[in-house]
Amino acid sequence: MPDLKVQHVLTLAELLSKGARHNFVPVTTTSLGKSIRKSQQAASKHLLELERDGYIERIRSGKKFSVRITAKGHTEMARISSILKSSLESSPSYLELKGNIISGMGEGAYYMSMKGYTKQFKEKLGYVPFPGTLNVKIKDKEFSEARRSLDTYDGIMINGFSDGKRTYGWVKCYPGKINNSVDGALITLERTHYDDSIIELISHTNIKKAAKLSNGSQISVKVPIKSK
Amino acid sequence: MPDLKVQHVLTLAELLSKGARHNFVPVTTTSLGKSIRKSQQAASKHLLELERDGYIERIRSGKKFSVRITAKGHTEMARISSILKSSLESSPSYLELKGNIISGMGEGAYYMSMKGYTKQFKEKLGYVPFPGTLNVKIKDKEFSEARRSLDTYDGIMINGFSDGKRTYGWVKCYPGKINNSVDGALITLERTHYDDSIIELISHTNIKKAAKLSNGSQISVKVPIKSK
DNA sequence: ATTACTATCTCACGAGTAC
DNA sequence: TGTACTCGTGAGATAGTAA
Repeated sequence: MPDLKVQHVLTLAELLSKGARHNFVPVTTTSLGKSIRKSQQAASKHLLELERDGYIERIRSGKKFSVRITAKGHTEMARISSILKSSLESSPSYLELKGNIISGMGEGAYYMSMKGYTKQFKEKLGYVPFPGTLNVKIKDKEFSEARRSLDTYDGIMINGFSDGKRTYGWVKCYPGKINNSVDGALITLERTHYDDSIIELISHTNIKKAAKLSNGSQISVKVPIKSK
Repeated sequence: MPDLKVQHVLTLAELLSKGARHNFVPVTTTSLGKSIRKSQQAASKHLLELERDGYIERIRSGKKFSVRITAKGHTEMARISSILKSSLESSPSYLELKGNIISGMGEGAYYMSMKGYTKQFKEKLGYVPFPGTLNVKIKDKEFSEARRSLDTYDGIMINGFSDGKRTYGWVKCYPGKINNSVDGALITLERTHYDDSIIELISHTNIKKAAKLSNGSQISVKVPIKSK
């Protein structure tokens, strides 16, 4: 039994939307050709083959044909439609980044504990992060590319501030799951001393201890994406 | 801007279901080829062209590639999926038959008024039909074909009975709308003196009067179908 | 093991046309 | 008007193979 050819799918869809599921509908090869943006000849051949393979039935009245879609044709269309639909729906709505823990600069603890930040963290994230950030080195290109595309997604914005002496840049937080277990957030900084190959993670707990990690350990973060 | 080629749709669907919407996923042309039931070379070409036309992005790491679907690719897939979906959903769920009124045999009135029938009509249809049936001559092949396919659908069964002298056959009713206005039913008889080119209609009212029809008038019946 | 080139083949499409 | 031949062209697919 020959499979429904891909190029016939749109033709069948066109017939379907003309109501050819239960009733015979009059269709000329010329009009059908126009609908599927192909020639009259192509439409004719499509109908011929669809009929041969049992996806449609035709009845001639004079020179014209009326076409009806068979149960087989309908089933096949439903199958393909559901394949597409499920492939669209099954796409996970998170961005995953993987890398290895590196020791941080030690500065993280100092900055993250500043009142100008902690107040906002509490307000917008719901918790004050454990002092210090976990620094992760991204090795694979695909993940640093993913890191870059994060910028196009909305995160939680922690505004910069000034303490009179100097100003501190904003911090953008992308809440996510670390190693599939610990809740935390990936943060990007307005003023970072790192390049794109290093990401920083925060959490309300000590991630290293909570997930039993040490320097060099592989780590994964999954950041949920609002699928648009 | 080149359109997404039909033969690339399933390839894109495959990538999508591998989770390539947001993340780069490692894909070899061999495995992809198997998934889409094409050769390794075909898969390679698909990726090449999908990349060229901006539907996917690829990142090389060593000999392997990781693939991600672009927003454009996702949009395009959603478009096609919705075309298919809507064509499947928009199919009307009725069977339409058209023909012209012919004068009946006059017998209809007699049979339809028999208690063995009327009792069941009242019970199963909710009303006792106006005495006599309206006979409609089907001219076009497509409608007599439709009439034939009615047999495969479930109708309301009015059982046959015996009055001691003789037996009367069953009547199968397919409730429907006559000329888009009058509720009635198309009936098929176990013992009919007509061939498939004549259908009989009943209603709780006098259809001819209600729809202002006379012999020869064109008439249409729409019988709702349980879409399976 | 990979990807993707070059050949070759098949088949989808459209032009022309018969009926 | 209609459908559907034949035929030429060129995509799309595969085999073989290079890298």
